Amino acid sequence: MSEIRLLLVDDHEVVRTGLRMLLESCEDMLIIGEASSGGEALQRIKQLNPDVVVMDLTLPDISGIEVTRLILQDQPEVCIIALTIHEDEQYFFEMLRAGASGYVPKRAAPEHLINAVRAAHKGEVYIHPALAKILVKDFLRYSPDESEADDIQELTPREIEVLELLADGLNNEEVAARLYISPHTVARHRENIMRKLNLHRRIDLVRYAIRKGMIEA
Amino acid sequence: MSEIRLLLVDDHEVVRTGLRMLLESCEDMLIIGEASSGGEALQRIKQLNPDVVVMDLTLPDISGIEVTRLILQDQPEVCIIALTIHEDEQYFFEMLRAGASGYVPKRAAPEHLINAVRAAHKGEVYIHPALAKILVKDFLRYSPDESEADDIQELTPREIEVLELLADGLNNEEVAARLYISPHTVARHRENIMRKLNLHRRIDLVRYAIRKGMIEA
DNA sequence: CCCGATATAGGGTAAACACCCTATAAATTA
DNA sequence: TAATTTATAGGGTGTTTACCCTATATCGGG
Repeated sequence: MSEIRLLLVDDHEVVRTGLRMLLESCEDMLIIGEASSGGEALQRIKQLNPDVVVMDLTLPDISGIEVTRLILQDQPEVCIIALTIHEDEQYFFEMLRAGASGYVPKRAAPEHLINAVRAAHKGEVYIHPALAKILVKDFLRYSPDESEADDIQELTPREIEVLELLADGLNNEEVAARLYISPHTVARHRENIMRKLNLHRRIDLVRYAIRKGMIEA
Repeated sequence: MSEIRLLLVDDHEVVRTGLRMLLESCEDMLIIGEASSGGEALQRIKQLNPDVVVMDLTLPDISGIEVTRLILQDQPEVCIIALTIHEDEQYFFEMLRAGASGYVPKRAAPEHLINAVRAAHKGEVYIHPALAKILVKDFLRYSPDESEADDIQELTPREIEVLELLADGLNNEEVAARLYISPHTVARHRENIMRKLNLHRRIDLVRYAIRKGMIEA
């Protein structure tokens, strides 16, 4: 198996040299280039098409996050790992949205970065435990407690069907047309649904459906 | 600094023995007990109050997920790490919801488990890269693309305030009462908001606000 | 076999809503 | 200073909603 072809991006030479020494000590890795700015990184990645990029987020010209976004638009197969001093939610989430394959704080033990590179190359994602904690917290915030999922079972199949359409933004008449029934009947179903779920406004139906994952926001 | 006090839960003795050998080779760890079933685990954890529990999910009586839920209700300070053959989304997410501090597949290299134990003890969360990938994917699914966030800037502060209240389920009159203005004025603001955002129904406001994270579903 | 519960369907009405109009004072911007 | 934007306030009209009423078909239990 051939080596993992790496590119290092950091505006401090001493950091790049340190990284080079660390990663070149791994037999399965080969550093094929370095960049000291965002612009240079864009250029080098296009030229060299590395397997994995180790990317500092704080760069003099373009931020590492922006570089990540731009690169992945053109070369989605490149894996980009953030290596940064930032451990706050904002940078972390933005980098994930940009498409990062890993996130490692600079203070972390060197093995973390090595793990991250290997994971990224396998198509996995390495998130340092300090950040994973934040991600899980976010997951739990948006993940509904299943214990709430009792009341929905009281709905009949027809009612669920009506609920989905209503929550999707259709009005009574539109739902009626879709189901080949009278608008009055739709209204009737809606009433039963709202009574069963103890809701009183149409918009409550929307929020309920989103919470239950029936529709997307 | 004292050792990390560990409890091992797995229904196969050979696995427990292997784990014991692995983890006892770490100077910072001390195995204070074992359990071979969910019921036994509940008992032992109450008795011994370990720092970290390494928990198999497939147990003969109560599932490791259920044990985790029960334990964390009474002893939220205990860190529980899932060590399992399951790498699918369902088990993983359910274990996170139960409150796990880490998730490691059994096929992973031993260092992963050691890292997970140390991370959990530091109050962090270790997610194996294969699972972290799933978690990030889920994050991206529910995380709005910021590129859509242009139109909201066209709203005046007052309009944003009105939007939040409307989206929260209040009707015109209730918003008016809250802001000490006339219901007509609220209606007027709403009209301007809907025109600016190119929305036409009240429920569209709700979904817009949820997408933007202004309110929760 | 009938009874009651449930799913489905249709109708009426008062209130709320969406969309149209104008207007004035204050703050911002040019 | 003049022009624009913002927040406030009002009126009018047709549509949609939320809640009230009943009716029929089906299905399980007494």
